[in-house]
Formats: sequence, structure tokens, C-alpha cells
Amino acid sequence: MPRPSQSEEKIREFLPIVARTFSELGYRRTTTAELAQRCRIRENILYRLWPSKKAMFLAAIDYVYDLSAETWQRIIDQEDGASTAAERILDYEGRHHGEFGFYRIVFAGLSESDDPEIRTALKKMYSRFHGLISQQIGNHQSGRDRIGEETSPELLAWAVMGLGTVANIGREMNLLSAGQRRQLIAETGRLLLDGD
Amino acid sequence: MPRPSQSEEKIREFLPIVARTFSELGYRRTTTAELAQRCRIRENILYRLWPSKKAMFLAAIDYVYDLSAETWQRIIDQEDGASTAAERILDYEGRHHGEFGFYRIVFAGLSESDDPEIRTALKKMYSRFHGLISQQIGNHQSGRDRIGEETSPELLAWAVMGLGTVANIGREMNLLSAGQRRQLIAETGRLLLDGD
DNA sequence: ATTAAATGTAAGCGGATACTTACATTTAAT
DNA sequence: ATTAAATGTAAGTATCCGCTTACATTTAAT
Repeated sequence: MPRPSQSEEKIREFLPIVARTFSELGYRRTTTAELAQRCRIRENILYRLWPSKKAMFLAAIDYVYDLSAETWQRIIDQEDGASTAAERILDYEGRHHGEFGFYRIVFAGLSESDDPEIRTALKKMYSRFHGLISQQIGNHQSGRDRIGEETSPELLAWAVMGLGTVANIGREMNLLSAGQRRQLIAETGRLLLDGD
Repeated sequence: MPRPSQSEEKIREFLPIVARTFSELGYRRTTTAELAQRCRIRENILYRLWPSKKAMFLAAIDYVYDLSAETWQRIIDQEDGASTAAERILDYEGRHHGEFGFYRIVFAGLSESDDPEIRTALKKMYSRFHGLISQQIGNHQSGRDRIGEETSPELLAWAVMGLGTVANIGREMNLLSAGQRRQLIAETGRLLLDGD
């Protein structure tokens, strides 16, 4: 008798807006009123989709991760025989890093990192990213003849994530141009991957 | 006739506490009430030393920078003939990185980075740090015979700052142990400095 | 047509927080 | 001793914000 719930559609519709808002404003400055306004609805409707502001933020974290992971997976799958997936990811990041607000939402989360749930969500996000990158670096290394000398893929993966992070900070602060960011990731990334 | 103002002494006394609080809690969660309580005074006394909460935060940023810069300068001056200053800084950061809340206060600031004054302060802080590191990397490179092949000190300096940043995130998230952090900075840092 | 949940509007509540005010007390100069 | 600013206590204010409530309207099933 009742009309069917369209909550899932609404969530799919609003989540990108919510994620973008958290990315732009950070956690504290993102008010539920602001979220509602950007979604062109009232606050209480948001609260019918998520139980709290924190739940909205956690959903946004997952959303941003999924989006980035999908993109990377697509790049990994684009084998061309000439480049390793690690090289392609590096190249892609040099051009598009932070496009989806990945880093901004991470910064927002880090500022709230004493909240256990947010902390756990961030930790999971970082772990999964790190695993993904480590694996690609491992693949990259195994294709080379030099063995036993390399730094571990796990360590290198952290360094690469550091590159992405600092490139993003450089952009936020207007201290690195797009070209410089690409060069930074390409040159130092290559240094990390191949050690020369 | 009046008693002499002791504002400067008070500022010197409270600023470390204020900076530590911002580092621990981030900007938004640091309330003026919390600051006053930690300083064991009332809020209005804080407002006699700084005109606003933002001014307190800006002072904290400067304080943290000065503290870190002093430490680094001491390390640079400790020449031993066997190591370059860049190597010593890397070694030191591997052991003590983030000790003074440098990164945490930066994260807090990044979450507020659309405020023009905070943005300017952070930008200045990053520029100065970057200049300092670039110079040391340049010195390090000029001592080597290989010339013309190296990545520019400016780019490498950004990569090194990325290392410090990600090491700190790894610590915050309990994803990197102290040993792993040291290894990360030592090994990949060396890779960046020397390319092997 | 009736029904009952889904959807929407509008207002408001309780608590937190940046900042202020009112006022009493202390202190070093005259 | 007097003075005037420095220092301290205590309370308050205006605003914001997460979240809720009250209530009207729509919609798809019966």
C-alpha cells in the first residue's frame, strides 16, 4: 500500500555531493545545513538516509575510496606490453592526482582521527591503498633482473603515497604548478621504482 | 604608576601549551575554553594576549616552525666530516619525525586552508621548510662526482617532505611502527638522495 | 476510494562556543 | 598613601549547529 522507498536512489544521488562538500570544507566546517542546501533538500531528509553527520562522512570516505580504486583498477587492466601497471599508475597520478578529493577528505579525516570510527575507516582506506600499490610495485620489480637489492615494495609503496600526498599539498598551497607536480611524481617516482 | 605588563612572558609561557593543544585536537575541536583550562587561566586572559582564536593558531604555527627550524639548524651545524647535513637530517627525521607536532598542526591548518590568513601562514611555513631542505640536498649533491644527471634539489626536497608526511600518517594510523618509519625514511630517503 | 508509508516543509530545541562585560584585586610607580 | 593600569574571577550573550518534531502532501498498493 505504501509507496516504495527510494532511499537507495537518493543515497546514490546525494553521496557524491556530500563527499565533495566534505572534501572542500573539511569535517567540522561542513554543516548539515550546508549539505542539505547543496543537495537541494532539507536537513531532516539527510537524516532519513544516514543516522548522523558522522555516518555521512564515513559513507563519503568509502565512496571516495571506491571511486579511486575503480580508476586504478582500470589502469592496471590496460596492459600494453610496454609499461608495467606501476608505471602507468605513476603516470596517471602525475596528471590527475587528487582529482576525486581523495587527499582532501583524508586530511579532513586526519583532523578527526581520534574518533574511533573515523580512525578505523581511514585506517582501512590507507591499508587497502597501500596493499594495492605494494602489489603493483612488486610486479614491477619482479620483471627486472636485479634481485635481492631492491627496497621492499611495502616501503616503496608508502613513499609513493607520500609523493601523492605532498604533490596535493603543493597544489593546495599554490606552491607547485601542474607541470611541477607531474614532474615530481614522474621523476622521483621513477627513482623509487627503479633506483636510478 | 601601573604595574609593568608581563604579556610577553605570558605568551612565552602559554604558546607551547596552545600549540600542543592545536596539534592534538585540530583547529575546530580546540575550544578557547579548552585552551584556557590547559593554561590554567580564564578565557578572557587568552584574549588579552591574542585578539582571536585564529591569532592563537597562527602564533602556534609560527612557534612550531621556529622550533623545528632551530632543531634542524643545530643538526646542520654538527659537521663530522663523514656525513652531509642532508644525511644527518634524514637520520634525525627517521628517529624523531613529527615530535613537535609539526605535521599535526599542518593537517589542522590544511583543513582550514580556505581561510586566507591561515593559508598564507601555512604557505610561508612550507616554503621556508622546502627552501631549507632544498639547500641541503643541493649541498649533498655537489659533493658527488656525478653531475648533470641528478633530479633537481627542489623536486627531491618535495619528495622528502612527502616521506616525512606519510611516515607521520602511518604513525597516526598505527600502520607503521617506529622501526618501519625509520627504515622508510632511511632507505627511500637514501634512494632519493643518491639514486641507488 | 482507502490506506499507510514515503516524501516534503517549516520550525525549533538543547547544547556548545567564540568572544565580551562587569567588577574586584594586585602591583609598581609617584 | 595614592593612582592607574595590570591581573584575575565569574557570569553572560549571541550565534551556530546537530538533530528532532509536528504536520501536510504524495503515491502505489488494495
